[in-house]
Amino acid sequence: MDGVKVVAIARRAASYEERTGRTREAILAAAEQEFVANGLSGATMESIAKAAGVNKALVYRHFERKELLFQRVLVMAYRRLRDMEANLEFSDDPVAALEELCSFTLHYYLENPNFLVLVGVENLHKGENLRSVAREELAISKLIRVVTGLLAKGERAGAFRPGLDPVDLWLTLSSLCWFSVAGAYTVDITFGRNIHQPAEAEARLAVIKDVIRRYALRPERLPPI
Amino acid sequence: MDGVKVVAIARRAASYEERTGRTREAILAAAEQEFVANGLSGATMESIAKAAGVNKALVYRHFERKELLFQRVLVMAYRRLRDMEANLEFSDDPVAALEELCSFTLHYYLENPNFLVLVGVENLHKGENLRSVAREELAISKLIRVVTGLLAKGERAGAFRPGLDPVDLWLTLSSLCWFSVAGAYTVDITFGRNIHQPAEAEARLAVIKDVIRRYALRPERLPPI
Amino acid sequence: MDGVKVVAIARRAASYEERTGRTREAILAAAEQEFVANGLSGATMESIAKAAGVNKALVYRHFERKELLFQRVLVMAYRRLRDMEANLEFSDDPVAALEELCSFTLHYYLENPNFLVLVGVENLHKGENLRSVAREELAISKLIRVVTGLLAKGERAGAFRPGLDPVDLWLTLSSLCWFSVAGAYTVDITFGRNIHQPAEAEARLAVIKDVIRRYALRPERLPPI
Amino acid sequence: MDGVKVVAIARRAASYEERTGRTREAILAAAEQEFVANGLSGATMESIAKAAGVNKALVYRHFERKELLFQRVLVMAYRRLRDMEANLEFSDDPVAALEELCSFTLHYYLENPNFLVLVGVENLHKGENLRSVAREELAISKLIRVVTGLLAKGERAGAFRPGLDPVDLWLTLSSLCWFSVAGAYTVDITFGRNIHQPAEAEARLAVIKDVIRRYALRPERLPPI
DNA sequence: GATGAATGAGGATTCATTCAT
DNA sequence: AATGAATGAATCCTCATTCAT
Repeated sequence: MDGVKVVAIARRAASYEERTGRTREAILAAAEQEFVANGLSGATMESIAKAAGVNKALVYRHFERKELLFQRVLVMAYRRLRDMEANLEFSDDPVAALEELCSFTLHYYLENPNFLVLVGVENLHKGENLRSVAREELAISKLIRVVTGLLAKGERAGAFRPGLDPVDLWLTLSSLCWFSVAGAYTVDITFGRNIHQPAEAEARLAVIKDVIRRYALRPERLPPI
Repeated sequence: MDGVKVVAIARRAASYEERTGRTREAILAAAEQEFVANGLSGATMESIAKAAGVNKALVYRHFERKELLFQRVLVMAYRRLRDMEANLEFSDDPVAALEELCSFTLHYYLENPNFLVLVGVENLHKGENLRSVAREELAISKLIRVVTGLLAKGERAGAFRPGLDPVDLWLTLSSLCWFSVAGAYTVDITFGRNIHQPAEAEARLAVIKDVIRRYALRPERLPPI
Repeated sequence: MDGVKVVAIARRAASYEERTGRTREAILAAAEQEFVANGLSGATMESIAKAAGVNKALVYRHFERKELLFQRVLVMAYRRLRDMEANLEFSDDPVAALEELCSFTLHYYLENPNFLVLVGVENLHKGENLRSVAREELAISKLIRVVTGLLAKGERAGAFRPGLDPVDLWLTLSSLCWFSVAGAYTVDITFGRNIHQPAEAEARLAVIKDVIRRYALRPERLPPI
Repeated sequence: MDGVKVVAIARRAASYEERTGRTREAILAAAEQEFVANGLSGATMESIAKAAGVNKALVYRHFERKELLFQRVLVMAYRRLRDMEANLEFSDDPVAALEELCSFTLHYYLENPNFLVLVGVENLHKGENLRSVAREELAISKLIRVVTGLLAKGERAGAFRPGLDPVDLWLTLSSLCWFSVAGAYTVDITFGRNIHQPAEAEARLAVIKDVIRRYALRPERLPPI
């Protein structure tokens, strides 16, 4: 709706390839902002073009249709997160590491609502736009590898219950962080808890860590009561 | 997409008041379907009117603006769920009761995606439409009372950890069920888990129950390992 | 291209039906002019609306799509001609009557190029728009009846060759008039004959009459040489 | 509609001049197909370029504007036909020869609808594009010479009426063939006669020959009745 | 000569909303 | 209360044409 001129900087470049690449980036960046701010149908190609500092027709030349542009934006958002996850540096202690993953995830969602919004929009559209994307593009395997490693290490250390499924654990952890942020507005209105206030965020994170720890740890490792 | 004629039945009725009431209901019912199927901007006043079997202008007469119509639909959806929750009949055993609440919630979400979609849409719109609704209309207190009761009973019975916060517990439980359903499409695409298949739903429910139980129960009540 | 405000007069009428009818007429009249002046793709819904003195969206309300609007215009043009043909008053002498039909047809085409242009456009579009029109709407039978009557009368009078097929004759006559007008521009450029000059038109009409007479009459009725 | 890659063959050739010439031909050939298939406004420079296997900008380099390209295509089509006509080999018998001209013309139109379509389009545009073309480019004189020769021969042989005007005769003959093909679609729809079916084409040709013969021959040479 | 990138203007269609009856 | 007609502002997308390399 307001159309900040995002990346228009740095065009007028050298080779064709370079120029094309920069234009593409500018459009993608602008599109992400517009989609996040206004949703798939709310964002207009006009505003995206303007925000990217290019012509409307050029957006079409590069992305053919609005949905395909959305798809590219979505894929970008996925990759960005998956790449960060793959490069996280965890503590040696597996319990601490698990809590660090909780913390990272909640904070990432809080600071990058784009990801949540884009994925939320996509779910409202029943996954139509994501379905045609090659699985590898989403780099999901990187994430699985990280979680699997974490669980194995904790299990070997005798801290975690054996046989935990990494996908189950991830979905659990992710659900807790996800809803805290994606449902923030209705939760605030109905329960009076506003996670966008730092104190509230930390309180919620503490609960999430607690839930996850109690789920992953052998009971005898938990403090009584 | 094509506008099933929802409730058009049963207009042309008795007293003025009654007639008006029925028209209102018909519009609300039609609007809910359209909003859920196509989102806030996707649903059109035209299609809503057609589905309700009435004239477009009449929809305006009853609800003034599209957003207000959406708001009423949303409030309706909230109340419907809260009313059901308030009337749930739980087992005497508090642990079983807690699991029943998990089961009810997941299944309700699965069978009434309308609620999730509407609330999801509302969150994407940052709660703009819900904010002006009186808190009582959402009947949130009924839900809190139920959860509080459950926790108190479990604590008295020595099963639950003392001092559990009902809102924390509810947000945890709700997050797990919510994301399982609201994120169904992207989860299916990325992790290959499709919760719309019954077996998958039951498997996920088992994990959710487990997470909640381990969070609520005193550790010493948990089976070792 | 120039957008004369065609019929915008005389709206603001009494009953719904009357108002609707007038709007419809105004749009159809404007559309005909625009389609004739600019072709199917050349005419824009915007210019049509403006010429009709109404809003663009209203054109859609009444005719749904540009092609359907074109179809209605085309059908109107057909009916108008067929109705005139059905009401022609011919001389008693069948030979004179036949020549009168030639004369009427050529002059009608000359004075109503709209018909030619519309049908020409439709043929360039391979008849797509006309195909779905009910045969009766085109009132072709009226024309056939007229030609059949003419031939029968001439045959009974011993003037025309027996067994002439009315459709064959009509297609012949129509071809001659048609091409004279529809091909006017290229014929003028290539052969230097401009049928839009009255003298040229009469000269061409004389040839057409001659061709038709020689085709229809028994040879022995023709003047030697 | 989708742009078959027409002549892209045989570029990357010998001398500059030769290469240029071939590119030109490729573009012209592609343009003809596109114009015929989609009309002047329906054909796009993009699709033409793609069909020719070249870059859009190159089309502009060679033809400056869409209309000029259309003009060149049109001229090409004229010349092609005129050249064929100039080289026809007729029977010695002038009556047979005249019928052969009818047959050739109808079949040429049937098999080369391009010519009809292009000229039809041009007439809808009131000859704007053709007007600036030098008369000789259209080689019309060749055709006149052929028809004049035919008539002179028939007249000398005592078969044809004296004083027939070659242009009149040609316009008559051409009208009959023209309309049969150019009006094919609407004629099919309104009269149920589809000239694209071979039997129908032959029947129509017989009528055309009959019309022309009766117009050209001395009456006493016609069979009674 | 040949290419890919970029533009500005326009065009069909849709939609929330208001008006007249 | 209820209806059908009418509107103005968008919105997606296309296209002829020009520019830079």
